[in-house]
Amino acid sequence: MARSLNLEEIGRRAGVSRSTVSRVVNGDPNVSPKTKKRVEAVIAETGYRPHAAARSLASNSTGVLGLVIPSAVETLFVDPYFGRLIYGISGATNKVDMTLTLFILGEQLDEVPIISRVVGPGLVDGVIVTATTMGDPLIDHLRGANMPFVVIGRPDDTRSVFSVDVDNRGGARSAALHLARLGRKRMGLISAPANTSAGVDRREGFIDGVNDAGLSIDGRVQEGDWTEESGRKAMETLLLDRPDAVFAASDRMAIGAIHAIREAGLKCPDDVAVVSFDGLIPPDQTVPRLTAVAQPVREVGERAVLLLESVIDGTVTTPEAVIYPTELVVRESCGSEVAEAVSQ
Amino acid sequence: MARSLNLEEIGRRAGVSRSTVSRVVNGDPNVSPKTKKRVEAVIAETGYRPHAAARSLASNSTGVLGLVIPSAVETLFVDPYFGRLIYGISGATNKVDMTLTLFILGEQLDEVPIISRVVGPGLVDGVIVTATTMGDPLIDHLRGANMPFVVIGRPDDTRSVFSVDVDNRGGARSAALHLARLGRKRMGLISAPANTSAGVDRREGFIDGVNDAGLSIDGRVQEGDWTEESGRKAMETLLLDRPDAVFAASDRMAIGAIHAIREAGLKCPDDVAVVSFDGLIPPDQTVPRLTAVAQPVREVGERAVLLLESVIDGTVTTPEAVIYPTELVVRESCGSEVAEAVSQ
DNA sequence: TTATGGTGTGGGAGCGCTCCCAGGGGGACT
DNA sequence: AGTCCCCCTGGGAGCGCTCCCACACCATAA
Repeated sequence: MARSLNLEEIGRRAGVSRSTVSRVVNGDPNVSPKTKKRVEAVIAETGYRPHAAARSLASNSTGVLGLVIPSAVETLFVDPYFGRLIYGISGATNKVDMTLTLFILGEQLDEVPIISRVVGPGLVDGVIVTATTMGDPLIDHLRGANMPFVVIGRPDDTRSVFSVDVDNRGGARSAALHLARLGRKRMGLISAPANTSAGVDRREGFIDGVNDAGLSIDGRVQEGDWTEESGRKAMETLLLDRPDAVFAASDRMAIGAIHAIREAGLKCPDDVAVVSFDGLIPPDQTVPRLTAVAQPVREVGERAVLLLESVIDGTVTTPEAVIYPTELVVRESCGSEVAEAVSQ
Repeated sequence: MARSLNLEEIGRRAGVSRSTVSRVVNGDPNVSPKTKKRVEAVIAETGYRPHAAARSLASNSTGVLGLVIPSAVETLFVDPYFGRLIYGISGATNKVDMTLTLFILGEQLDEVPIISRVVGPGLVDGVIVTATTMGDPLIDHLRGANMPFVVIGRPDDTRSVFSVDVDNRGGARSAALHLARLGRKRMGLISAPANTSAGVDRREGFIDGVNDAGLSIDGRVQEGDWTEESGRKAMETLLLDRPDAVFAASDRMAIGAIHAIREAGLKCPDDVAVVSFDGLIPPDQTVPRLTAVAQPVREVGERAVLLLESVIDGTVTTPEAVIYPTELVVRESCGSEVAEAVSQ
């Protein structure tokens, strides 16, 4: 117990050198089966485990990926999105035999020292950044520190940054076209914060769709902050304009909107049809069941990890923007008579 | 750019030694103000950041805490509990100037290599373990590897393990007494998995309360798996027994129960009163507003971090079990005529 | 003057690993 | 028997930091 358990010590006990033990630990094929067996026996009986920091220092790579979520107020965590995303990323990270470190940047004041840890050498090999607002200085810090990173979402400059996103614009547009096809004429929009790319893209996509259908949004737009309560408030305001359909940029805001519709003595979907974005709420959890533009959160997370890995090991050098398609999952809240089966 | 930016190099540029730069970086007071200013200038202009792995290796401490969530199936993440917990722990970790690493153990098969990383030296200084099932081998692994750890929940052996928990038993008991006080006679229970300490404690506490009120549970117990859907199923079965009140061991299961009650053509709270455990759902999100035994998730997370820190630096050596009180927050779902204001 | 002690600074040693080069010892071929 | 080569093994060097000891320097007191 006095002697610390390291490669040298394992080697001593197995009658081989430090180097040979290292080769066994790292699966180097150039070790005779007999030696390998002997070393493995010693490792098993001593419970030896390589020292991660020493390994990082010598190999100049840590085996750790960072996930940075800036400016996440607690309310953000009420949204199922982040739980799913973290779960997906964590699973993918484990799969490639790496470790995930979480950086949740709370208030502005805390940010500087945390960022300093993130971008400093020897802690993580690269980071995934999500939920950034537009013009976020974090991106510049990462670039300045030469830290490999992948953005989940649409970065300000797609050509210089690796990113994975979903087709927010197309998905929102399809929601508008679907509602138009169902005969709705006075559509309203509950948008997400305009300083996020998802907020902008979903707003623009929806309005595009409305216009493409030969209709007009006529100012029926209210901005929410992703929360259910904001969705309710937004809907209350929109109701003054007597819309016959509304698209909410997130599930939670859609749920709030449905509450507001009901409280106003109206019915969803009969009086006001509702379509949401995300598709993360289990269908039976709302009445009526929610029609949603579903996004593949898990796939996005996994792809981000894989992409980041390629960036780190230099396999991929030219910035690329991966865009995942969304899928309109039709249920009852949009007023469609035919609710399709939900896949996945 | 060719020369790597390390202490030696900063020292060279500032005309001092490696040691002096190290002292400046670490805030050692034994540096003359003049020297300190000069070194800081060089650090600022070069953007130097200490190498985390080298520091860990030399100092034998990493500044990283691990959060281990074993056997977490994706459904677990639908529960707001984990998001809140992670948020609380992350905030506390940042506050003590440490970094948080997340280990989410997916399927059984993956566990071994991940645990190996967790308990190996040089990656984390200590870990917080949560959501363990009873008899979880993870605890033994940690003990065997001499890795400092704190359990969130009630460990199998309280006397040998540091832990932070909430008063599940007392909270559940107070729910029963409250319902009895309101005149309910035929109470039912939707319990949580019996292989978790929270599941057991909430069940036993509730049944104790029922008995203490001079009533009997008469077998009206159904086990759920934390999910809303399982709460609904459990309630459907319980309704065959015509209960006039039910206690659900989590918010989500309570929501499922309310759905089942409504679908059976009954009213909550008039026909069946509902009380839940957790208190994490925003009040206005359910109809009727949910009466809940609220637990201080954030405080628990923060305390766990602080306790773990003391264990790591040796300030605390005798295992202790910190128990946080719960608070019964009365709203409409229990059928109380007086709904108290919600605090916090 | 010399002794004493605090202050500021430099550099050796070492943390446990990886990387790389050197070299011994066979087997297969000429 | 000799040559070549490949397989396996050992050990030096070094990653960037912390820890500790040594020591120069100056102020103060005997």
